[in-house]
Amino acid sequence: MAITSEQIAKLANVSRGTVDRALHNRGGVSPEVSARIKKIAAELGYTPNTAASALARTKKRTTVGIIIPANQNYFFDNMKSGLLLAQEEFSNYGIQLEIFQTYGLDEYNQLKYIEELEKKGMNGLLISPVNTEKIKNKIIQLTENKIPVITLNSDIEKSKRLCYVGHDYYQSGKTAEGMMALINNRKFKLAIITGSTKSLSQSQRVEGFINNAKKRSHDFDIVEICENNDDDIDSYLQTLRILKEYKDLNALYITGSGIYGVVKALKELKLERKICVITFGDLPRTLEYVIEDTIDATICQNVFDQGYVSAKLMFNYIIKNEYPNKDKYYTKIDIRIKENILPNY
Amino acid sequence: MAITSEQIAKLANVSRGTVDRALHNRGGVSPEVSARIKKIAAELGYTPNTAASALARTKKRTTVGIIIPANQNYFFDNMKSGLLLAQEEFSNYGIQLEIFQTYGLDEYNQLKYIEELEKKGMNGLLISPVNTEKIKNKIIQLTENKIPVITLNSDIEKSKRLCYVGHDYYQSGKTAEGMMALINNRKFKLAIITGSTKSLSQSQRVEGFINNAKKRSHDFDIVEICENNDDDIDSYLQTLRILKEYKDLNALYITGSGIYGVVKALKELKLERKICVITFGDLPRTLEYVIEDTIDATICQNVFDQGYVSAKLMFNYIIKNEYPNKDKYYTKIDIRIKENILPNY
DNA sequence: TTGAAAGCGGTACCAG
DNA sequence: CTGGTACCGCTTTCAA
Repeated sequence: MAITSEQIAKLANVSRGTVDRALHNRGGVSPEVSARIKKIAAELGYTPNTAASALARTKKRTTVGIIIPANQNYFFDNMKSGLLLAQEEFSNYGIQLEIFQTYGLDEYNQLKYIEELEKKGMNGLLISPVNTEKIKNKIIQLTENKIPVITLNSDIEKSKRLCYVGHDYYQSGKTAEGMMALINNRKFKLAIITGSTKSLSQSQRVEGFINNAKKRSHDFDIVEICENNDDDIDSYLQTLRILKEYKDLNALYITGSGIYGVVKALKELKLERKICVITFGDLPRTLEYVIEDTIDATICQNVFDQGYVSAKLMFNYIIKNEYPNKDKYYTKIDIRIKENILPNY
Repeated sequence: MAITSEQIAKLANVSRGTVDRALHNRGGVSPEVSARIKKIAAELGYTPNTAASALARTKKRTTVGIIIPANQNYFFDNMKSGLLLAQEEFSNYGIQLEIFQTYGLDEYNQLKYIEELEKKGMNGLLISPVNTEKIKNKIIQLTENKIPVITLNSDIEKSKRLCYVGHDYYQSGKTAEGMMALINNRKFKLAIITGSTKSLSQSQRVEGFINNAKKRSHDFDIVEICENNDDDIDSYLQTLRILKEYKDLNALYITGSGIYGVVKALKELKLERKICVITFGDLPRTLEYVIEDTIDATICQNVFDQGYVSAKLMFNYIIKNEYPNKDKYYTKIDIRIKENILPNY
């Protein structure tokens, strides 16, 4: 039988109420009594019964704010599903999610929503932050006000957030290079098409790719790194130009959006089977291109897990005061080729 | 506020006890009253508070039996970790796991352990069954005695088990072929090394591989399908023989164990960089060979998830009477190459 | 600063 | 077959 607060109370010659107040630092307990209680609890290895505490606090509701982008609907819908699944598993704890979505990375609205949530008295925040000074300071301030923050999918260093849950962009860039090397027998002439060199995540994917190729001494030649602004038309035109200019190109590496544009250009020049194409993400259209053999492999970041894991970490922190045991939680890097694209598990 | 059994009791003019008995089919309720209660509950969309029921049943302990192989320690340790994590998440429900491990697929001991568990009064069974008539009948019998059975990692068709949680061996064979085709530009001459053609899972991997190559019209030539009995020495000798016999071989496909033997033979002939090798599993040694470039890719089956998912399904069934909503739960098929082998998340 | 006690929602036993 | 009731372990309010 597990230890109960009742048992601790008896051993410490106090009431259950006092035990509860002491162990949760709710205040109003004399330091000596508190210390005595904590000591006994530690010795016995006391872990509170979560079912009982959930039940006792049913009237209370705790709100967790969520601020994520809304573009690339499918992507963030997936993340939301993960968040909602975690919420469901914790349904008896009366946790309410307040989800706000901004179009693109929008500092102004992120700040606005954070303040709105603060007024509502949120108990924790999950955010995919824009990496700016203002947001960073806001997160620091929340943390100092005892409101835990977890960054999700994008991070801000030194913002004092509880932890980060997301992708390792650098490593996924390396993985893309590893795949390309396997496919092209360690020798390729390629163009890199990135959304914007200013996007940290995308530039990490480029950097990881290049460093891996160098480190492994692959025989590679990057003819160009071009920006498509994550736009399909831009992407289409640039790809067309590149493909015409470099006749012996044998690979394309796409780090962001604009995949449709790339594919359209490839098909127009009837090169879709000749050029090795590696992309990121598992948007339905991307997967279609993998299935029809236009894209050779796409590297995925388990966005669903990101939502699920981050929400669980937040809930456990708020409810059980359980600290995350890592600073960064990286979700797995999945390689999807034609054969292992499956209906979701 | 969520619906409570109290509210239903009032609406149905009965006591909470009767509501509980009716909704859980515990018997001792007249059909009319039971129907009335169920109707009201359904209309209100009643879902019992799991925290409360966990709390109420703290005294009761429910035992779930687990019977899995013990060979390839690392593999099943991983599965056990998943099982234990699920147990921890349900720790307040007083669930006890009774784990038995058999060496190899051992019908005699599986039966013995099942019977032992029955005597102890287990409430559910998770098993990686040997596919024999006796075990099949035993599972049917358990199910008929209201003891739910979930098959884990290996399945028996028509055994009336609640569901199967595991790997899609056929599809993972296809995935292996897909990778090999990418690496060898859709043209390869290979030998297949399998543990035993009698092992269902391994023969499915072979079948999936071959069918995929045919379907996609790859230019392939299988010089031999040989059995190594999952034994390293056997594996070593056979690989050596094959490599000497077929000088223009460019690929090896290993569906089971004996990977060390294959690698030893390859290294001895200094062919480790020249021949494309695809294996299964993420045993530490296998991953080492991937990292050192001897194995090009290894296909993994997320054994941890198998343990976690199956245990959760079992617990939810026993506690909340929640039926699995699929007959087969396939875990993801992961492709691991040098770059996306990461310390576990 | 502390104790006592009333719940939270469901379960199970006993009495009728 | 049904109602009443005493828990399960923790939280919170009220009173001292």
